[in-house]
Amino acid sequence: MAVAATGSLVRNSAVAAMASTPWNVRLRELAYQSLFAESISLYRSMLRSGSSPDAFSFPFTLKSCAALSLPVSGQQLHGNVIRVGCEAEPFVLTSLISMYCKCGLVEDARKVFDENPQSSQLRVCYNALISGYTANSKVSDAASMFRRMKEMGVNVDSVTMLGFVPVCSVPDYLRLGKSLHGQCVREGIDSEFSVLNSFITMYMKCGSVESGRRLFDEMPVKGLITWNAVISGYSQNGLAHEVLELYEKMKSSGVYPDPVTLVSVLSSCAHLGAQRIGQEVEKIVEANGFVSNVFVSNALISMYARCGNLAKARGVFDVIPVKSLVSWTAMIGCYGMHGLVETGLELFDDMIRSGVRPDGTVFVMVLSACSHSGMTDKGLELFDAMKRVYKLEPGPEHYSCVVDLLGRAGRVGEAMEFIESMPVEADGAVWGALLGACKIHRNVGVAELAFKKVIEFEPMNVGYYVLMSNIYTDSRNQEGIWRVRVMMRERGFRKEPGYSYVEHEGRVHLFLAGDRSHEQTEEVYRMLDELESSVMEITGDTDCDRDGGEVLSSRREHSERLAVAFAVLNSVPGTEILVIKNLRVCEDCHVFIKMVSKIVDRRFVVRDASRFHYFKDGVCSCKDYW
DNA sequence: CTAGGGTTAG
Repeated sequence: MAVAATGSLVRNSAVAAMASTPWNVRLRELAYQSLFAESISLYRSMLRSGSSPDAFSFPFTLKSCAALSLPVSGQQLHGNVIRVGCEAEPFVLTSLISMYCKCGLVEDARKVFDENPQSSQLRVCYNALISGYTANSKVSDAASMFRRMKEMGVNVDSVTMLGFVPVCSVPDYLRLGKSLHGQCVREGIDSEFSVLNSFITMYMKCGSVESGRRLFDEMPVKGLITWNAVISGYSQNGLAHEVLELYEKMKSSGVYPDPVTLVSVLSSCAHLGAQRIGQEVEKIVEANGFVSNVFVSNALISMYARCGNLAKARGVFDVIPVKSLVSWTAMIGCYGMHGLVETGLELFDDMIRSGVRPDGTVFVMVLSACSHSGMTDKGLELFDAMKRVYKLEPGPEHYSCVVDLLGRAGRVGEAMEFIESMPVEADGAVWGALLGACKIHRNVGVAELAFKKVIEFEPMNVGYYVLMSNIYTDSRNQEGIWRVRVMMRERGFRKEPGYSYVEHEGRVHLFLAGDRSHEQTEEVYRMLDELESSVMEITGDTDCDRDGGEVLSSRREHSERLAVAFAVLNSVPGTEILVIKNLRVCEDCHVFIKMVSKIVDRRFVVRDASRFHYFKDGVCSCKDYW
């Protein structure tokens, strides 16, 4: 074949001529504009009109099949490629390999590579196959191709790196990633912007935030994508404050944010409860026409939901023209988070009716909403439907939801039977859910078993030690408390203070236990004094001094209490008082908040790690352990 | 062949 002999499309005048035929010009245009479905139907009309495709028609059409993940159309095209006899053309070869990879058929891609002897000489073919292995998380295959291309004397370039580096984005392969980084520095391909950006992402995804940051700091010129890599890396690692800080730095260094930046910033606002900052981001979104970006909309939903503004979250959701599965998930989760399970379940039905196939994540939202609202049987029914109707394989996160579902309902025995009957081995979350149930239902015996198991899986998770210690406290088991304390000391836990946040006038105010650094410290402590003496007055004549032992201790330095005092101090009359607290579970502060809500004549809202608790007159609207 | 993105219980 004349085309194959030259080995390059551009240098071959015959192929160059192909590029300018009307069909091919149009095919290329459509592919560039991401109009993939249109490009495939154009290819079909071309065949119908009697024109035959050539080495220039295939790559663009194959690219469309890859983008839409249409393996059947791709295979048909492969057949046509063979009929026309241009399978040796590099451009066609790489498009075929890439198409099969993007459809998840890596073995077929490999066959194309192996059946064409010239591929082992062509860098682009190695690049296509390596990035395909990476995308399908076939680490060892990607690595062996990488080795093979070096053995064959084919030079590695930056595109090879871009295809290979992301395979190391899991902690297990960080070592490999580091050696690649070293290799790039030695071979001088590290000067390439894109390669460095991909290394930043790799470090961040492995949780090696410091390494990613160091690389970022060392880069003399930082582009938009460089900033985004480090900002989204911080966001994915839960460093929300740092995200906001970097976002400010980015703007002041003259780089303007794009939708990718704003998505991470919004997500961080959601975690911090920073509604005002989130609203400013929304203004930027509107001013720049990013509203049509579904990633941005989904992040906005989650931001408003987690800031307590359900109406706005729903407003954003309603105007998304084509809702993605993630949009539905975020909105359903939002109702669950606010205790409106029925609305959430209705929305779930709407989603099914609109033809969106549920995934494991939506089921996590729905199941956890059911368990928090005491809809045990509904939850179990949904778990069953998940397997039987939707053919989804439950993961450990679903099993732990079911244990939570049964456990919260007081069906601790059934929960244990369920764990024994699980087809997969229980993990930390499963035992943790059982431990949580024991806390609610004061089951010390099962708690000790669950605790023993849970710390095998997660020995460094302080939360479980605190939980076990609280269970012993409830049963007045002084020896148990002491035992847990010794374990904590042996494992070297420092008494890390939990912190609470309150957003006020566009600023997030962070409080640590015993904190005196806040500019309103004096007023906050004065308010705390006032609240506490009012609380003490009512504790005498209420039912809170019963078996639950709901008596306030004098550990008044806790972050929740400081945050509550600050929120009451600065709250605007007529509005809800919102306090966001962090993970740390403190019984004493629960009691305090309950009591304060009796004094304050407004709705008092507390957001813990994942949901909202609405208090009025000392009663919480949800059926949770509050 | 090609660097950065949304949802997720305890």
